[in-house]
Amino acid sequence: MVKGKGDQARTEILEVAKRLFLSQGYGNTSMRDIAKAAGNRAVAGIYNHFTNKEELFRALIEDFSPYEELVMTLEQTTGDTAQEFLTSALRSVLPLLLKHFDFVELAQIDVREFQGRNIERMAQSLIIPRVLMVVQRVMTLPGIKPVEPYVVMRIMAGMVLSYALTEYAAPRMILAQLTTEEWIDRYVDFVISGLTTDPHKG
Amino acid sequence: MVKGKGDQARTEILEVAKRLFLSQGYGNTSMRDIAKAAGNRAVAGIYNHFTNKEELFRALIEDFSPYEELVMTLEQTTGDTAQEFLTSALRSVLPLLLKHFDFVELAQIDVREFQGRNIERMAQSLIIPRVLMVVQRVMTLPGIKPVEPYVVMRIMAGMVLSYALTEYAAPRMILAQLTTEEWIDRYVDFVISGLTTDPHKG
DNA sequence: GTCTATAGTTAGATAGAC
DNA sequence: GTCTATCTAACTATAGAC
Repeated sequence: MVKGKGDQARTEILEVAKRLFLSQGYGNTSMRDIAKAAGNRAVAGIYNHFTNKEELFRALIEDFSPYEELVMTLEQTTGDTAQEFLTSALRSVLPLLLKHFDFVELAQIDVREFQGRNIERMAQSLIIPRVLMVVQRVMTLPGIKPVEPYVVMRIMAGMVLSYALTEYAAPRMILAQLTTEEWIDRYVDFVISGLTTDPHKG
Repeated sequence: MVKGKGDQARTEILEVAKRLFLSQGYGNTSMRDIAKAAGNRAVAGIYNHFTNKEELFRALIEDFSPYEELVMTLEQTTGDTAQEFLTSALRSVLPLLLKHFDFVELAQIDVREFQGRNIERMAQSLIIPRVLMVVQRVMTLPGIKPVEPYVVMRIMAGMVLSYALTEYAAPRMILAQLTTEEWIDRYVDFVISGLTTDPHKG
């Protein structure tokens, strides 16, 4: 997807569509709504850029996916021990996911409206293979537990996802008594050593 | 919500609506679809039981919520140490959430279509207060780390949620090379002691 | 590539007989 | 409380002038 110069309209339509889909839901947002909110355009104009509503959503998923930034950040993470690596990885990835939480929400829509087809394709071909390579590297570091690589991958993916979901989706349920940095510290500590202390020590 | 005897139709409508909402999406499921799939009923019949489509969904959330079973299970969990308590809690709660994953999906729809209004109300009044009581109890057990109670709550809630989401939503992305019991063992171990080993030991 | 106008369909919801 | 029939409004998508 190389960005040309003539697609200013396309970009505006996508931005508006994303905003409306996320705030009102996919089904509650009509092509009229989008056209109207995107500079009072004619509905027909949208169809010059996207063949139909579903294709518009597909383009949204592809254009706004932060997967390259996320995967590259992971790949560039270093550390001499598992502790160092995991700390460094979480400190860079967790804020990234918050920054791109829009995309997490788009992914949820994809799951509910299109059975996750678009997300699954992207994950299978572009994300999982590269993440697995990183995990393989982590498994060679001193300090990592002797568990299966895909266990590390699932748990880490789940941690990151649940951090983002609970940060955004439940802001008023649990009072946010800590700053973002403090929360990340707690998550880092948890991933490294769990919720309990060694009983033989104290 | 005491179940009377005359609401057989109501129950059938709810079951069908749930199935269609989850498989096709809320917006893609019409009242006609529901009426047809529920024994070829007339559309008007649905409106004898629910004032409109949104109320039908609200009833779905309330009737199918497994919150009582979940919270009671948590409340009845015991353990002399934090390790024992967390192990026991996860071993009972994780399978429960898989069993009621339908409801997790309904909650996702609520978030996307109704800004999570119905779920939030239920969580605030019926779930969080009782869960916090349980967490307070856990904080008195030997072996628990000296962290804030709401940190424990958020992390545990996130773990359980991400376990369910990755179990159901990503079944073909990560090959399921372990049995359910083996996966739960990995999660228990992770929650108790994290992903790394103490470097001072070896 | 953008507009006006509209085709063609389907949606949520209701009226009124039984 | 269930049916048939229907209203009204909204939807996606397109035709055709400019």
